[in-house]
Amino acid sequence: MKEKIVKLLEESTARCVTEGLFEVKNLPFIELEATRDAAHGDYATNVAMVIASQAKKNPRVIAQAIVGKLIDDGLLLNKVEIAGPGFINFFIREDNWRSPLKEIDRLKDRYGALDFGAGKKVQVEFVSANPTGPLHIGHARGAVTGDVIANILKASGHDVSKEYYINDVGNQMRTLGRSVYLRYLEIQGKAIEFPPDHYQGDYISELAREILSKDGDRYCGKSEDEVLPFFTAWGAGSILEGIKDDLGSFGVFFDCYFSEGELYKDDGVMKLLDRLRQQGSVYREGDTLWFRSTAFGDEKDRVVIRDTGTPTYFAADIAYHKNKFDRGFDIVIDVWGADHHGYVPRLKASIEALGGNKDALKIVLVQLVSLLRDGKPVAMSTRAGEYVTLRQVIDEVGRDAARYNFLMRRSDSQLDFDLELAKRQSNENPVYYVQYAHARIASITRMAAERGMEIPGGDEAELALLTLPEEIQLIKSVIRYPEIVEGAAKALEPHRVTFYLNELAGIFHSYYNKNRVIADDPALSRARLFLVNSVGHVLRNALGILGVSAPEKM
RNA sequence: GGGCGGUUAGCUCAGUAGGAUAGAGCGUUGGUCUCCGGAACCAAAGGUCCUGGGUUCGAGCCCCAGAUCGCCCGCCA
Repeated sequence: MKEKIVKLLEESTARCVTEGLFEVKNLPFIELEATRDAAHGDYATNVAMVIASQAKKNPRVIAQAIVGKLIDDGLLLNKVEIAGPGFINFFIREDNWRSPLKEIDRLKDRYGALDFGAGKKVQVEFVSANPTGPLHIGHARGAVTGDVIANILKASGHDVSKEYYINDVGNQMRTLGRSVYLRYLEIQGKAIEFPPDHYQGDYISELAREILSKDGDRYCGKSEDEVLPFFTAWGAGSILEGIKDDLGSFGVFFDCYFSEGELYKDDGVMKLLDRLRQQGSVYREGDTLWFRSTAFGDEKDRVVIRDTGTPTYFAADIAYHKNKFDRGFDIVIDVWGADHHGYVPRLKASIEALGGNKDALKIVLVQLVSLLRDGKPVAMSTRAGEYVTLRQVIDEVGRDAARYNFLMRRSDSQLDFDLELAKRQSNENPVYYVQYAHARIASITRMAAERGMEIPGGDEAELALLTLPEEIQLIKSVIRYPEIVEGAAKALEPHRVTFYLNELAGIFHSYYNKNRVIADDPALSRARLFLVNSVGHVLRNALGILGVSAPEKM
């Protein structure tokens, strides 16, 4: 609908220019927005005012010219008005709203699937928590955000791969292995001193017990250097399996788990740094190697090889992102905790230094979550091993409510997650509001079937019978869905889908309360069944993108 | 000290490329139940869009200065 009017406007303005009614250097992007106030029609454009400043003419005169050259051979419009300082308001002929409904019925679960991303390979990397402990609630928001961004991009035609980066190299891994090893000794009654900077959680002791019951005391009496690699590898592997299980319960699945260790094979990282050094982007100072990120807009240069000879995390990350682009991704999206924002310039700098396009890397920052219970903060301390795990959240509030709650804010705004509120099945909890709308529609369909009424196909339903203002409003809302998907995909903003769902469910509930779908008039009932069934499709498709179930009954 | 993000109704937050009279949910108050599912609906009250300048036909949105809150500023990851 929107595109059709934009097209009319483009043709009309072009005609005005050719006929010399006004002059513009280059035609502006035509902005057409759905009006808030019905008195202003269905859509409005400010294009006349935008042109006016260029053409140095009165905007209303410009508007007059554009309207005069409009050719609406498709009988789309009922009325066109010029209003206020120079808005052009479009009133759509009512029957034009109804036919797009048939599209929903025809496409069903594919309605809202777009193709503007066709041919583009996209990678979304998210979670990527170190395998040193179970996922906690902070990871949960990133997990949902990344997952839903991937779904949205898929829905808009992109070829999407979801990836989890495993930091299995470095100090933290060694600390993990040592933590397990010390607990292993401790269980056997050996005197140990457990350092405060080691992992304190109970799961460490559990891992140690598993090893003991599996392998007995065979690791005792050997040097740390000898046994630590085993404890590290076994611990990390075991924890990663747990992470995968938890993510699975949360409805999050990855296409690829990428190990940091991969990057070091065949001296990969060193070779890459040599290459950068040859082109002058990396330089040596004493025993330290620096990346010249200031040459690409960063505040200061960054160390890539310490004076101890070991590479930094950043060194591996340069190689990792090069690897991503080498794998043929056109767009690479990283979902990060907002506390990493300072890291963005240096990473983009590294892409530029390697001759890549820094805009092909998009960073989505996810703000931290404060966990509440009945409005009171829940104490969380990673060091003490005291935190609410993702597993506990799923078990307590359920997957649907948890996911939906994380999607109710834009990802870069802080979020309070209240455990009691999230599991409360009341009107304070919007998940159920939307799911209830879907269950209601399913219920209507069941009732209709009991009375021997089938949902009509698009050609059978007499859509012209849908004349009530609230019916037109419902239709307008439901056919807007593809625009929502498109906007969410371009902005990488999952919350737009959530807000849309709340609005659509609201309009439906209101309609339902005021009017009977299964009425006395069979033809009208069929038309309304068709409408309501379309709403059901859209609710289901949108909930599907969020990874939230659409129940038939509640 | 520097940087990033925020500040919109009592609370939690939207506000789509700078558009017309700034929205939603919750909460509050008052209504709707002979009827397809009341986890619903209807209505009302509620605003210095942090402050002060600027840009223009027009600013919650853009620019400058300030206030305030959070985060970051490691050869940790």
